[in-house]
Amino acid sequence: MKITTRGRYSLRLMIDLAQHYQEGYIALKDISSRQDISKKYLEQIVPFLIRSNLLNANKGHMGGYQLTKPPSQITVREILESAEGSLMPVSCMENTPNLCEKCGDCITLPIYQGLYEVIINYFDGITLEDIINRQVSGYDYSI
Amino acid sequence: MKITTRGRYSLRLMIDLAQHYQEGYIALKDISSRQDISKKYLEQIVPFLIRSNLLNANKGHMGGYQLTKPPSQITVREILESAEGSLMPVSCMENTPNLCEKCGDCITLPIYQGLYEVIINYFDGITLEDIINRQVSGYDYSI
DNA sequence: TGAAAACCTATCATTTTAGTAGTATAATAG
DNA sequence: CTATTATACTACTAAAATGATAGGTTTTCA
Repeated sequence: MKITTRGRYSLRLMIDLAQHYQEGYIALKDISSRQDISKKYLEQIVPFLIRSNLLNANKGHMGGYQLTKPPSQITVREILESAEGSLMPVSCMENTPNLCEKCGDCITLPIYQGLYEVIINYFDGITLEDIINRQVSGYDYSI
Repeated sequence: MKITTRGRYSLRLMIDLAQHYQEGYIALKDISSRQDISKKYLEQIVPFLIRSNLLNANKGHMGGYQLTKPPSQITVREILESAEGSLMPVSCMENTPNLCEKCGDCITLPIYQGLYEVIINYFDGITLEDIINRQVSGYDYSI
């Protein structure tokens, strides 16, 4: 039940880009130094966020990355789902329909489905804008 | 963000014991065949549950395992926390106080703390009795 | 045309996960 | 008192995931 480094780094990368939204394309080099994350590792993370249409990329001189939408329209759910593949707590839930032949009788599956709902509901409620604003307001999530 | 096999098997083992509560000590052999989980693997899981005081063990002939408390007093949180070590979504939260020197300024930590609250709150609300009763009632968790 | 940036692919060490196997120890029935 | 049944303990292993590093290619723009 741990969020992987890929998920955590993706979130920090996206927050960094949100903090520099409106400044045009931001180079990975800058994010890397600000966030103290290996640029090479960030390079591997970025394609996931691009595939999910959360980032635009620009090659060449003065290139870099930019959010595709304003920070108020990007949720933590989108970011983590894109980086982690899915937020489902058990892998049998990842196939629709569920391929496990026992899934109809499974006594534990509904527990995991309920957990998934709770997690998704929580992450859906937090946008990049919320995160940046909280720095000032000190508002606490989930209370 | 996946629950490990150890956690999932622990839950099934505990549910099985709850279903046979009041029948005295239940041998791992029986749980193994009912749940179709390797007995040898269950043997390795059981010590975690014993350490957390969720199970009593009895050696020798007619021995086996038994819940230490009635199913209504054992929550999914206790079981999974015992099997998984902790349910905290990032490992820096596992030390009290947090040893990360940046934790005071960390912009993402409150998000993970909120997630933890949400998860704990959900699992605290489900007992083994609830799970068994749901088989009959069809009640859905978390709605 | 050259510098700066993203893009792509391969490799690797470490850790975790999931499981097998064998032996030791304890308790009870007969 | 001994055979049986069960837990307890320890070691080992294969496979996968994780977290990274490294090097070369392509694109863009000044």
